[in-house]
Amino acid sequence: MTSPARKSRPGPRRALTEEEILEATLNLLDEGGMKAASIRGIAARVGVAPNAVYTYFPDKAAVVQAIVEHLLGQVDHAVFADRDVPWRQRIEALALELRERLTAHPGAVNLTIGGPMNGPHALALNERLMGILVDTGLTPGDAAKAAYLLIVYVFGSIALEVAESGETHRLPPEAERIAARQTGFSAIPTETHPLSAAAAGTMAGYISTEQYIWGLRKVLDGITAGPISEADTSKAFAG
Amino acid sequence: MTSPARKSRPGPRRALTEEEILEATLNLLDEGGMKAASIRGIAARVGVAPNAVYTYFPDKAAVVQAIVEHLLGQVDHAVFADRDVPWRQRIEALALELRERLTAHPGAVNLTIGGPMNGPHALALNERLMGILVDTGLTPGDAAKAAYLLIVYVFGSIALEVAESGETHRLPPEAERIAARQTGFSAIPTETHPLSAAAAGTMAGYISTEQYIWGLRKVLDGITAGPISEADTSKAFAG
DNA sequence: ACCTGAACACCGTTCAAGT
DNA sequence: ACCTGAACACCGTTCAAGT
Repeated sequence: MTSPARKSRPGPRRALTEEEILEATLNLLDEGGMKAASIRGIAARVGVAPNAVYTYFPDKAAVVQAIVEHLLGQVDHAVFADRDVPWRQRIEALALELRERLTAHPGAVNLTIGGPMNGPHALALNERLMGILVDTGLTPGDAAKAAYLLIVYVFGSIALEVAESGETHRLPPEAERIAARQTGFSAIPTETHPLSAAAAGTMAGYISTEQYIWGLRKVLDGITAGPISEADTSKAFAG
Repeated sequence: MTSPARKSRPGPRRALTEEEILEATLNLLDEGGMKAASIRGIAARVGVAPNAVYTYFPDKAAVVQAIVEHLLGQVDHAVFADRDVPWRQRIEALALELRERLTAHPGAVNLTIGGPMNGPHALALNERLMGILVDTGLTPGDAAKAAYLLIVYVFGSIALEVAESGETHRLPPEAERIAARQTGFSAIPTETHPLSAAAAGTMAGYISTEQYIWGLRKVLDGITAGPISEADTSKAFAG
């Protein structure tokens, strides 16, 4: 899929590929979470001795890092590459695509925001996002600031969304998850937390696609509300 | 500190308190990261057998959950409780206080966004934040949406900031961390990533307090840019 | 009720040895 | 160069036993 061609290597035939190991790890992650994605478990899944994995990756941290890159490499750039599409739509498409790819593997989400995102695919995404923003007339510097704000929003949203489901390794349908939150929030006592209790219904919907896009648009509104180099501190709500 | 009085319990004198265990865990976390904060390590630190910890917490997940709550309980509500202070300032104070408390324990940040934030202290913070927003005239429902957007921004920023430093358990001074990023980003090839390369300087500053507040203000701008229930999709940059 | 010693079923990683 | 068997130093957790 991502590998164009297997590089030929010296020595005896390789039993495995880095790809195969990553795919096995992802499967284990989806089935049993971080606990199941052990070096020993991975080795068993691909049919080698535990220490054979160290032929492909120096340590477990490297496997984790590679998983993150693998996942970021799966995002389909085509859905937001078209420069004729309005820029807000392009960014929304990017945000939705990223959310879809990452929530498909809940166990991997924490790994993504848990380490530095400086791999080639992460960089490519940053470049793409900046490209969309530069297309609107922003300088690279301003585009970088706006891009980071968007990245914080996207990854923060996804992380909180996945975290909310606890140790579930496959996310239930959105409606189910919202219903579960609704039930949980109904227990908030009105006496001590009147506002949270009053807004329990809204809070249950935090994890919905609708609110995800709503928040993204608010962030975009903020970005376009004034010059990037400044942020308004005087305004107040009309009400 | 947080415990007003030790509840008296039956049975032989307790050797420990939940508080003592959490403090020990936090110390281990600061010294050696998640790896060092093992049940066995904690037990050794407080001077009991490993399994004695299970008298206080049912399992390790409960210790982790308690750590998160412990940390959220440390935020000083006084710095943003004053209703005479302009609401934007109050939210900035809240955001800065939260960042200070969490970045003080980098190893715990991942735990915070890694699980559901539904403890009493988390709820209290949500209630406070909603209170500030309701003070501006928002309905509880709209305040909830705005509050979540802010929470996503704050925790997302902190998570990405801490993650960027990798396995460091005590964050170096901000200037040092930015300098390290600067060095790393200077390696971005202009040919393949022209925009990222051009904005390397800006990108290095992502983790600065200045950009943290800048982003927060942009989010606040977005919240005030129009009615909460909608988000502008028509606007485009002037340039 | 709280703590201990001992054990169980795991980890990640290393090392010497085989091909 | 790649893989294996065996071992090392760890984990979280449970259980029977002591006070």
